[in-house]
Amino acid sequence: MTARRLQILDAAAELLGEKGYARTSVDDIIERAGLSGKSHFYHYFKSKEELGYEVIGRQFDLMADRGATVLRDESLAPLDRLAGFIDSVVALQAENGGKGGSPFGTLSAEMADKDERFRLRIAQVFRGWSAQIQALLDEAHDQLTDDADPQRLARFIVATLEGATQMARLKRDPTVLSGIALDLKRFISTNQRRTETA
Amino acid sequence: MTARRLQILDAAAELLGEKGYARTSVDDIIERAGLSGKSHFYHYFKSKEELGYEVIGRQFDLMADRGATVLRDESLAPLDRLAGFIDSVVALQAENGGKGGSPFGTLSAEMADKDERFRLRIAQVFRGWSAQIQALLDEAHDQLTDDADPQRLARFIVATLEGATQMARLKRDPTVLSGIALDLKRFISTNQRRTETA
DNA sequence: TGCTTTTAGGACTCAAAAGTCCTATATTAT
DNA sequence: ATAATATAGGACTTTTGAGTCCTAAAAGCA
Repeated sequence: MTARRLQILDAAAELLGEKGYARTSVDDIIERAGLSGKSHFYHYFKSKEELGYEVIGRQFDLMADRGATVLRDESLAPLDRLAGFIDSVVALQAENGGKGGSPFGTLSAEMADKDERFRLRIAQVFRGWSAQIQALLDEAHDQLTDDADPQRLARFIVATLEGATQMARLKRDPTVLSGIALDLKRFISTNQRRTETA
Repeated sequence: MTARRLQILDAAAELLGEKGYARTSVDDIIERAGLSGKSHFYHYFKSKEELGYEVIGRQFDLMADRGATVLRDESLAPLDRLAGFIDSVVALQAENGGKGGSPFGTLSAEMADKDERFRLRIAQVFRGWSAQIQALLDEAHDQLTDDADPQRLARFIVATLEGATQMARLKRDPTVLSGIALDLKRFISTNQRRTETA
């Protein structure tokens, strides 16, 4: 029923990740999705903009799922989960070989200014990640130093990962990302109090 | 002689910062720059692409200057200069009220995939910043712990600032940036050895 | 003053890309 | 079987935006 719709959504997600929103034409999407005739596309989506909006939403769910899997793995201690999450971001980037990366980084920067609706949606994604990380840090509260503010720290982690992803794309060098991830984990550990460990 | 040219360049820098490259038309630039007639524009620039390339170059010089002023202020200790630099990035963002921000964040994400030439230019800008910070960290080498790798650290700082700037834009909330800047400075201080201070 | 070059402007061409119309083939239900 | 509906496709219209052509007014120079 909606198989074709999903096909279009997938094709669009790929293309938007590769080339960005503005430089991806509806015809490109149609070709990649393997359908011909533009009205066919417009049968499923009201407009290109509507499609973009949906792609972002889906990407959000995808990334959130991916994050949640690691961040809520009850078998690990909170801070180990966080380290695992950071590693998974590095791995994801490496998978895509830098090119494309998370279809998120590019999109967010490009579309946020285009439309208030887009901006809010993207901000919501960021908020979702920060919130998950923050919850985790709250959970690990007694293992953290007193001056470690979970909300601020969570934002810091998200911002650093985002910036690092973008930098890695730009340099076409995945080792950049892993280097930054290393320092990020080091930073987190400096917010741990020594006492509890021993 | 080139007054008009500069006028166009300035107008373009503004617009590209606000709306990005793809969504800024040559006509927009012409209007903002206060000239009429497209050929007039093409008298000064070979193409829109050429203009974009120049704007990036100029923005680089601008940011580099701004950075260099703080980062090479001999009257301050290296690590204090670094803190000052971070503060100046926060201040710059606050000035522009989030909107627009450095015309750099948006541009880099959008244009990097457009053209290899753009990508390299932008990567060069990032490299420039990292290099300046790295030089500073090298200078402060004896005040740093042994496991602090200047190059890696410099990249970390640049990536975090870039990610933070983007996040602040997205949330339209400058306090996000200052919070992250605070943690960033805290992080840097954890790479300082205690001994020298006393 | 007359000649050349720079600066300026309007009207146009051309290409790309968003979106519509109208027709055809499956699919399903009665 | 047939009417109704979902799926598919091609050809068209319209808009937008990059880039060109051709003319006019200043500004320097002889």
